Amino acid sequence: MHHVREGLPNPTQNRLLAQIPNVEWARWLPHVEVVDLPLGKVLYESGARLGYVHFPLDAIVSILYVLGNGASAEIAVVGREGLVGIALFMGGESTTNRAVVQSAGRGLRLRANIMMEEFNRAGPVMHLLLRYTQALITQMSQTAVCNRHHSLDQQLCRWLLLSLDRLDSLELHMTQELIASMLGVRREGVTEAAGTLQKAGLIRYRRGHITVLDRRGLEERTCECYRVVKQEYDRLLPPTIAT
Amino acid sequence: MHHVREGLPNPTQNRLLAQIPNVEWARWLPHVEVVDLPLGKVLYESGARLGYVHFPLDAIVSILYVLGNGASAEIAVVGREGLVGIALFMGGESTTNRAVVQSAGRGLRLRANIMMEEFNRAGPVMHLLLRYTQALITQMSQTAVCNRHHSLDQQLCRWLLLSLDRLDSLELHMTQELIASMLGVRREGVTEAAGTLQKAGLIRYRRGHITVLDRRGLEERTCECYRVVKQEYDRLLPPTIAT
DNA sequence: ACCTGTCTGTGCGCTGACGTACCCATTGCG
DNA sequence: CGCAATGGGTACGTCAGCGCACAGACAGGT
Repeated sequence: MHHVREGLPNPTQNRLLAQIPNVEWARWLPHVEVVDLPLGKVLYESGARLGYVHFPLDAIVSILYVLGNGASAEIAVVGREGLVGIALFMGGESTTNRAVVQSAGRGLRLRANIMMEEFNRAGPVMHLLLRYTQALITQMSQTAVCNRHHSLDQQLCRWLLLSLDRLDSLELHMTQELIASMLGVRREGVTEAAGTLQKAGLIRYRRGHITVLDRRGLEERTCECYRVVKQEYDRLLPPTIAT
Repeated sequence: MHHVREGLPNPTQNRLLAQIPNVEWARWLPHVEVVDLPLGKVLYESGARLGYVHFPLDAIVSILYVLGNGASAEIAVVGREGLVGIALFMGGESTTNRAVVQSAGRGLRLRANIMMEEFNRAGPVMHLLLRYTQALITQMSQTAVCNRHHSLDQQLCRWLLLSLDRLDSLELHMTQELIASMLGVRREGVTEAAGTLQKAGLIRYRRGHITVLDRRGLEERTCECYRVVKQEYDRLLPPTIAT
């Protein structure tokens, strides 16, 4: 039950790993494991010491905060552009949030101590990770603002786009219930918003499957938050491949 | 007009600086300036390259995000427990947000290149700064959640407490207008919420001056967000003095 | 002492999202 | 094949916060 798969870990599927110099990568390779990340799997729990960092390949992970009364809200999304578990090298060893797989797929994982060792070399890898953290911070701030000022419709668009960017297909499987808990809103609210989008011909909905029909349309309908965050990711972590 | 004051910079007023080893501090000293931070002063602008980092002594600085339509929201507060300008060493050199002085006072500032030099030594100072960043991240996430789920009343309490923690007095001078723009709500909303608190005997209000009468009462009325963040700050940056 | 500009209090009507309750459709399993 | 279980649609009333508009109230300068 380790969800560990055989096969050659392919770092280029993850935008961060793709930028790690070969020397470093060679050092990691013996310690890297490919793992299955099924829907709902918790990568770390609030307050728990982190054992691994995960680099999603085609999975998407939600960073959620769960309140005392059970209500929750997503504060960031991590997919193939990033890594789950920054608290490790930031020095806290734990966070007040929780990481849950939101779209099943695979990822690479690395033991905490190996990651720390690498980080503490204070070389290019460290700077890459810090730049990524900076991008993540931008995403979190933007989420805060978006929660305050934008309508559910716009936030749903933004959320769909965030997911889309981290997948290869135009189809997500996602129940409205799940989306609602990510966005921290009622399920009925999502039903309504999704209904609107469907009527507008932007998406098609079928019991747990959303197909995006008009990506451009979603981009027009969403708030500036999506664009701002995306630009910042591109600025901080240029999608070009380094060696 | 440099707002530079003479006098010996006293690092122990700032919780971060207080933890910096003497050797490092000696290295900085020639470059440290004491500056006045008047209400409304912008320490950095969205997208601008950072020239300095600031360590507030008794001033409070708001990290704000301003939307295209002019609406804004505070995503974090920095006072004597921290530093303004983390984007510098995180590698971005700029951020999508803005730092504005929310409560006048003084601070120490350090040129960007000196800060970078120190950070790149990858010693205890770097780790301290990263731990601080981690605490700041917690604050930002919590803000996101709070914006989603909690009432204006609760948020106002939280905001007052955050300010209180960063001051020595029980009196803030702050117009409701200003508070509203920080919280990203209407001014009238603040009037109402503040009125409630005043009727409950928790604060007293007088044209730009708020006096907190019952701190305990505020703590009882606010949401868990305040406590969570405070605990995380204490965990990551223990208030004890290092040498 | 005035007067002007800055703060604060109040009163609308409006709307987006909430809580609750209930029903229908689909799907997968036995 | 049929029956749960799960996912999605609809329909209330309620309420917090918005936008707008205006009135009083308190400075602080000249």
